[in-house]
Amino acid sequence: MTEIRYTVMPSPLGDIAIAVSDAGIRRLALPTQLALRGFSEDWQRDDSVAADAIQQLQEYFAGQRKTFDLALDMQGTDFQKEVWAALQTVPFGSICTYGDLAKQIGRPKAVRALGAANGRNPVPIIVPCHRVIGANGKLTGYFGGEGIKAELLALEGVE
Amino acid sequence: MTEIRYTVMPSPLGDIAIAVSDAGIRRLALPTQLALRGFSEDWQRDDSVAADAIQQLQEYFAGQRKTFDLALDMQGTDFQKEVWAALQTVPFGSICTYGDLAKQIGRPKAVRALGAANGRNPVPIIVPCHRVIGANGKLTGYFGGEGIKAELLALEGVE
DNA sequence: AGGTTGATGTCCGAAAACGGCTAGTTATTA
DNA sequence: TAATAACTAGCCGTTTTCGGACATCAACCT
Repeated sequence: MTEIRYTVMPSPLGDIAIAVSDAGIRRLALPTQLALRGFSEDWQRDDSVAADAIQQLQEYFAGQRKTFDLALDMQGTDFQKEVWAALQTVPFGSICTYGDLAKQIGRPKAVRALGAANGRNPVPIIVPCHRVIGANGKLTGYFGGEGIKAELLALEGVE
Repeated sequence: MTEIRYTVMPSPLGDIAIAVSDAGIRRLALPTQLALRGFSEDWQRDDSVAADAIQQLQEYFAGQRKTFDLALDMQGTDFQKEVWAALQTVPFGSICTYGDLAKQIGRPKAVRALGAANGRNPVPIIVPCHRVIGANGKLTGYFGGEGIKAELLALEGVE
């Protein structure tokens, strides 16, 4: 078990917290989640950490970056990892539906399960769960609040 | 999480395995349990380890030692730790019932729970769960087999 | 004597509930 | 009439809940 450290960075959306292990980014918390799950409980703050992630996120918010190149260390079940991997194939500025992704991982009927896995994405923004919307065109939810989901999509030029 | 290493020693009962962490003895497996739980899965063999425990056990089996003086690192719930601590107050050569111990830890009615906790003792012999028997005088069980429980008690001079 | 019952902490398996869904059917509107 | 909204019933991985089974024993009944 490696030590987990985290730091906090400002952003247009508010303060964002980033937690890392030896292997990579373990979790990223949006403003609305800051006080939740783990942060400042077992984990300790260390602002010397995740400098590359902060850099890339700043570029992303400035509109100067479309893809991330960072080591991730996401924890989850096999199914969740599969879903999160599929998420990373959705490119900047484009969107897809939960059903599309379900087909992509070869389980066209596991749509709701996929939605649940999506909602547990431990590293939002970098793993772009905000690019998945309902088949009817509605956003349908985001743990950071739908407002933030909309802001992210607007930033990427999606209407 | 500290690395776990284990070694194996011969005894009159058969081969005994001892696993240790930085903090002390984590687990001791009797012959019947050797292949079980954890041994040789995540843990790795290292025969340079637990020399003091081996020494003391040899003296015990030779009838030359009545108490152990070793660092233990037993993992369990609060209740279990309480039970295991109580176990260590039962001296060599004497026995008590499950009910006696339940009273001793201040929960006279948690007799079955105590039995279950007893059965999960990760360091038998050194923590003398074999000295606890049923109120009716029967041995009532031992994870290493009742035969071994009987042998241990015989070694300690209990009839 | 022999059988039944209740109290207790933990584990384990089974079953049920719960989602960031969807496609299909019916009701409601202009 | 045609677009929209409001229900419905399947779908499936995960989480939560629940019910036994245990290294027991005293008290109470037959």
